[in-house]
Amino acid sequence: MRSSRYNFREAETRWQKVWEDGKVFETRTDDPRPKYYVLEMFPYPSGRIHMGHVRNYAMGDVVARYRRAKGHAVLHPMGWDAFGMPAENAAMEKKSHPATWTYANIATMKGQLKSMGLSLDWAREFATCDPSYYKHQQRMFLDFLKGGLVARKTSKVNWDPVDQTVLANEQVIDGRGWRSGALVEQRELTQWFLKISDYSEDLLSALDGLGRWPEKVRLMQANWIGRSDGLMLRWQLTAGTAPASFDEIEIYTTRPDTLYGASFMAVAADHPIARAAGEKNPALQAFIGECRQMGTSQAALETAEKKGFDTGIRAKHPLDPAWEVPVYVANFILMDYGTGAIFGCPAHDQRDYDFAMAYDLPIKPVVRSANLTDAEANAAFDRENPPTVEDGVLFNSGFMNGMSVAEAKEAVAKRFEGESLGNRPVGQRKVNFRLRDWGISRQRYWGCPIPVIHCEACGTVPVPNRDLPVKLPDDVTFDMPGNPLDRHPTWKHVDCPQCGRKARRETDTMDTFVDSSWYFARFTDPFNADEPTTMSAIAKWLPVDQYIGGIEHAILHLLYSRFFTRAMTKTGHANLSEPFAGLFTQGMVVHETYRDDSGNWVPPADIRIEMIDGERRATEIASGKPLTIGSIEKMSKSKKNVVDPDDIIASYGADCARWFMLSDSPPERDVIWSEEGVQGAGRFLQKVWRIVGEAIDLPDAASAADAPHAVTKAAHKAIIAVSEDLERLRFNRCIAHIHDLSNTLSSALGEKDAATHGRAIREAVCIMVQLFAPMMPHLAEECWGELGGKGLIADAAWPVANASLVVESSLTLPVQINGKKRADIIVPAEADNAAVEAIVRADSAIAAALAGQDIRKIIVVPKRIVNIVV
RNA sequence: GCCCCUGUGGCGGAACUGGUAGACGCGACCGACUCAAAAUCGGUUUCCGCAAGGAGUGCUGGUUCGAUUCCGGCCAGGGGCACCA
Repeated sequence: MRSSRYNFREAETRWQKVWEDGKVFETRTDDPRPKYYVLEMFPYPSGRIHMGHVRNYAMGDVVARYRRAKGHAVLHPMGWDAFGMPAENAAMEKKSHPATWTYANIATMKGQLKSMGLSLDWAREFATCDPSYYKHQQRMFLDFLKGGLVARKTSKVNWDPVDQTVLANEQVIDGRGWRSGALVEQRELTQWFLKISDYSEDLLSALDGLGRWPEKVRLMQANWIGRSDGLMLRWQLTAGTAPASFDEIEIYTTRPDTLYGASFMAVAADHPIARAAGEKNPALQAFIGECRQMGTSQAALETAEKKGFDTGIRAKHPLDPAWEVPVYVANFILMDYGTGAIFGCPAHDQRDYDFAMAYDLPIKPVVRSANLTDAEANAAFDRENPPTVEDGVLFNSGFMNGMSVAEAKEAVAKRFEGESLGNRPVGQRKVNFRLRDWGISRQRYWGCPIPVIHCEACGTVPVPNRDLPVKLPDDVTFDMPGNPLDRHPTWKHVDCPQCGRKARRETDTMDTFVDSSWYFARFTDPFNADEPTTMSAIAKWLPVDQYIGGIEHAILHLLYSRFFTRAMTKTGHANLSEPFAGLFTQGMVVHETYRDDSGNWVPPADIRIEMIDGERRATEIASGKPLTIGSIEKMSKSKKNVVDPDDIIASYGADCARWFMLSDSPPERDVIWSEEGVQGAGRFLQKVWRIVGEAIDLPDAASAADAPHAVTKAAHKAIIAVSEDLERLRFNRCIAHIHDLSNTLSSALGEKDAATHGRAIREAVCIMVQLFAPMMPHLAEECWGELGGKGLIADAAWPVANASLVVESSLTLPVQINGKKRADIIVPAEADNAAVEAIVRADSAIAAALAGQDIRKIIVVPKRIVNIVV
């Protein structure tokens, strides 16, 4: 007996069991159909899934189910990005072992994902903290080491002097450690690096080939890699001003054309000359110390007030040895970029300007706007308010006077290339990249151990393959700060694999970005216990056809994965360079915030919204107290504006949650989760259920008329529209089209002659069910069965539109007069421009609107619009 | 600070490559059904105006027969900035 209301609770678990028992979504590698690899960024097992996951996985599932219906062999796997700091924080706070905590979270979250009814191949599941996964990662690290892709060098970390531990940037708050509150220091450590910078040019130029990536992501990556064409330039130092053994400073500049505007030189606090000068100058030493107390993040460096210290060293201008500029140590110069030294031209660079104003240095303009004379430009120059000149003409610049910026750059480069100092030219052109090598060392427990042994005699020795994986020890404590691996009583003490003497394991673990840089490749054959990848599986499934995840990964994760794929190819673990052919970055899930009168945040589950005098008012259910409705923000625990997917699925069902997630906002933008919205989605579910119920009761009568019934036309138009929008992941538009079709169908069912067109209506209803099946798969299976569909709708082919059913014989064209719409005309579909113009001239309504004005021109845009210019 | 993105009714948004601004949904209001409520169904809903008509896509200037769409300047909000994932 059919219930008048759809019982999602019963139906959803029933269909999930049918899919699971039938192994419907397990992928066979020998499937001969064309492949399609859909992947959503795998989650960090933080405890419970959040609405952002629901959105991400709902989108991926729609793509996967649509491609399956279109006849592809679909690979749609899921796993866990399971190493990372939160597990260690939990270990410290809750006294549970990171592994216990992580695997418990995975179990919970897997259950939650299963309740969403996703078409995932769970047989391929793995967690990156499984030794059976990180074993292969260690193997590849060693192959990279052998292949020259790994370097060991020093870099700076945030050091908490109280907790005696390295802090992540997010653990540094206003320059202080988040737990201890101590002022953070920069400290140099010798660390492992992957040589991503060897691939700078390739990673940059290959962006052009990523046609199915968002333009903005490609732009962000291009800026990140940051190619610049500049000049290395050696400046002689004035004898007696510099520490012994320093007679020059080499700087890097992209604006050698502004050399005549130089007023100072600045070097990084870590520049060798700064260190040397600091040794004899306590005040400078103190300033260098101050620079080191800044945190290591770029944002911290650049937002800090620009400060410098005059070292007393003087450099001779390369174009005029009589001209000397002071050398400063400055807190905004990075040792990692270029040579760690610059010359400052305050008139044409904002940072240099700020610096010059702070230290009262000369500001001389050398590029002027092309429509001024030299004299005018000099007269108009105002030190307090210098003009910004994007591209102009050189002046006050000796031999470069009158040249364009580009000409001057060329001329000055040529000149210095030709001049020698010692055995080297004074200047050399140099392409520089902002991209730095990828430091992967982390002084933490919960990560993949770096499989290297340090031996006093042999140096750094790779762990032999037969000894992999280097497993994390289980017996560790988190009761004190620092790296538990380092203070473990036995773990790090091993014999050197080469000479057999006592040696020490590397106690650093890998950055978790390493784990996520190849998981997509492992998914192609996670069953291979001996090798990280199986080449035939890589060849079959990669690249990922559609990758979906958050925009916050636009740079690091995606760039590292692109590099890692190249590195794997170089070391024989893959055979391609670009892992993701199509990328889609989805927006966040946001929600209103609520606070009580003492300013405490109140979760949405505890409140009630009412309309009072046309205004939305919130009250706390338990206390009845009124609340302030705050701004809409990213769901976060701190503001308590989170809704739990479990609650939503329990009260509305997975289909309803999925449908609402996809319905309103375009997928790349933020979506506002609202109770009203999800209720609306629930009403639509029930409406569909009623439509199907009415349709199956209709007699199976074919339409008498020759012309196809209006519902058939509407259904076939919907097939075209929905398919097109699914291809482009415009789910919100798909849903609008399905709403349209459902409106047409419910009106058709309400009409008196519905019974005489029973077959046409049934067929159209069937099409509607197929169209929403990727989004609401459980409801679709239920309706499909009732409508007499064969087998599972999950296995059914996508409906094919009959193009002849959707052609129109005439069209309505709007007619504008001077760009304002004044009338509509109906023209035959095949009418040419001349015919349309004739109809316009003959139309009485248009003649009236013209009111006797002369027609100067008629613009006819075929099938679009007519504009009359008067 | 630097890089990137976004801005359209009461709200989420639609508008294919410059061609009818507001599809579709939410909310609200009116009506039908009901003893009543829920559910459902029908209608109205950008603003000003009784209407004719006019204005209108963050602000401002420009290009065009025509601009939400292209260009310049500004304002606001968001993402990233290399040890959060």
